[in-house]
Amino acid sequence: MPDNVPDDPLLVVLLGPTSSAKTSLSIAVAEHFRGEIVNCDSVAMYREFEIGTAKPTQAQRSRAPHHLFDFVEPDGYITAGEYSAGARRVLGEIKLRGALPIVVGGTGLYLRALLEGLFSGPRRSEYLRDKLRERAEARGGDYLHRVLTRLDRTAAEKIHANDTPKLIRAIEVCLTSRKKMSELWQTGREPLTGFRVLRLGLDPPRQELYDRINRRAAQMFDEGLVEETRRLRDKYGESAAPLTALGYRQVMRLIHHEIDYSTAVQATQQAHRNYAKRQMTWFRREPDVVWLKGFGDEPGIQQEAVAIIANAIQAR
RNA sequence: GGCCAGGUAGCUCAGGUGGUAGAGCGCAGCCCUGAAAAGGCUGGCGUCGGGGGUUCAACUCCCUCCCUGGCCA
Repeated sequence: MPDNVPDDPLLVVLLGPTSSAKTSLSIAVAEHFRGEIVNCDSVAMYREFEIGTAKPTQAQRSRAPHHLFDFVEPDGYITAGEYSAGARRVLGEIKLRGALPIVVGGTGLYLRALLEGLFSGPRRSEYLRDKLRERAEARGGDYLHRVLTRLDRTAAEKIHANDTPKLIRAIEVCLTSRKKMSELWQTGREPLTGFRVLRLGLDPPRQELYDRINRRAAQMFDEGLVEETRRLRDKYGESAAPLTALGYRQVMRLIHHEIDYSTAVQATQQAHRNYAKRQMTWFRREPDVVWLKGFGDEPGIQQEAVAIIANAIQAR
């Protein structure tokens, strides 16, 4: 954890599961404190993916400066490391302007990369990844895990044999850096400095959250999620990264005639609910979160948030 | 009304020469160091449709009733 100097300006982090109305709260807070919003939802960073990402509307964006939305090409990709570097740069600029930075989002890994940093490992290698995936396909089962055990037993013990993406990353790190990943972990992280961090978390009642998720996911279909997906698929190809994201992935199955329309809607609702649950698990172990037991668009919750932030600003 | 199929976990379904049951999904908890809206791990859950009979023992065999679907009248 960064030791924040009392004189450092405040950084507000708004976290919570999908559909907890983080956007609404972020704008209320930004208007109240002359804040600037910094996105921390991975898929909202991609251009042209609109309906399925629930980005802030133009009307909402006109009420406060918004950063790190729509800056990745639809057929490109962003990683946690790149996000962390980009967000730190933006935070520095906001600091110079004397505004209140408000990081808003639900992508736990990106948030951790921003606040606590990552270990200094190598970038990803598409070539190596393709090759590893290919071999894993051919040699089956625990091939990747066996490879990692040979390269780095300590890391292999921490990663389950079925967890393919993490195994691939670990092997990639070992091979391209010529060091063990578990040794690189020892080198530590580089946490964000120069801010006093205040984490506010939204934690609405589970069932109400699920109800909202169900409604919002269905609404995305009403608003043309299928058409948007089809257009992006035609324009950028099936391998565009966000086509595997919530909603888009299910619509792709619909487009491929693997499932029908109502199944696609239900599967999307389900995927969002599962995601919300995983987010809560992640955020529960985030340090020093002040939890707000409701949705971010409730006046009472917004007042509570404003009071907590005002208090934190005073407390320097 | 007759014939057939079926009634087993919240849902979809598997199973058993008689020894009180499983899988996927859901749900819950958890993990996470550059694809993370990804990926993975763990765990509850059952009067096996009701009643009766046979048996040391019935979810399994027999009788009966109820319910659902299909076909025939």
